[in-house]
Amino acid sequence: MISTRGRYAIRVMIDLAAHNGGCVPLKDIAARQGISKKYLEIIVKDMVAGGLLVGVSGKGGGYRLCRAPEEYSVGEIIELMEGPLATVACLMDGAEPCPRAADCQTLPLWEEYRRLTHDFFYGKRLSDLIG
Amino acid sequence: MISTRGRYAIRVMIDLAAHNGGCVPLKDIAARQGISKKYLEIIVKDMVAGGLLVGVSGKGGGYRLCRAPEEYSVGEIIELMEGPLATVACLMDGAEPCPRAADCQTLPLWEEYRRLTHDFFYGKRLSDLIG
DNA sequence: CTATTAACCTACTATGTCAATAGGTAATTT
DNA sequence: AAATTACCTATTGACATAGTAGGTTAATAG
Repeated sequence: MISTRGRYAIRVMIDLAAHNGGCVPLKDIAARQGISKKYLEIIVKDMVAGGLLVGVSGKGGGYRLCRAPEEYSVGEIIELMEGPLATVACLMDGAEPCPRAADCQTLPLWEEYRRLTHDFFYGKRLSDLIG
Repeated sequence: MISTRGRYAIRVMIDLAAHNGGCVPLKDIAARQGISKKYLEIIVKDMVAGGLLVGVSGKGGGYRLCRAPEEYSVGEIIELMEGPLATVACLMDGAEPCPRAADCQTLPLWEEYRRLTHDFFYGKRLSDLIG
């Protein structure tokens, strides 16, 4: 289940995309979206660290996209905020390989589902969510 | 992300399907699958309550499927154990409708993903996981 | 009838995540 | 200098996850 971190992040991206290129203060985004500004700060901080946005301090500052909306996939936003799009623990990157993997009868199911999910979200672009 | 409740439940179902129709004690399933028997008890209890299995007490007892493997969809097993296959809170049954739903620009994305997930898991049958 | 097997039941716990809140500091512009 | 805004650390309450512990009931084999 996708949590508020990922969902709010996408809404911030859409909000920024609507104000094309300009700096938008978080206060305005929070008000428009009806989300706690303090909570958004945490989320947006990670978005900056992850290279989705840039932040500009001081009067007239705010946040803005650093690419065109077509250049963002929804999948990369979700994975940055929520971690890998893995449906089960044994498919996580860096997880210790399950000793039963070789003859696990459920693993192919989870792999197929992961592929489906991955393709779905990486196929969607931020620009697809606008208008 | 699908938790052990759903994953273990599916493994129990597969294990039972392999021992066709006969009663299988939980102890044996736990040993074969390498899962704590005590923890499985909790899971299996809900599976009985949800109509996936029947339990037979006493010597020679155990659990068995109450339908043919083709008659179980993976989706119903998962939804019984994990709750509705909803990707976001605002799509849960019984959730108070979001006041922003009417012009939410992300809702169609979540609905499409839910449909994809639902169709995938309800299209899979228990019998598809065997062999 | 008794011992054994196995399901069934209630309760508890450690750990972690989620969704925030609180209060401050640093940077930039007017 | 004042105002605005991003940026930072820490804490909290509620809840879910993945179990553990110990007991009771039901049914069968000998």
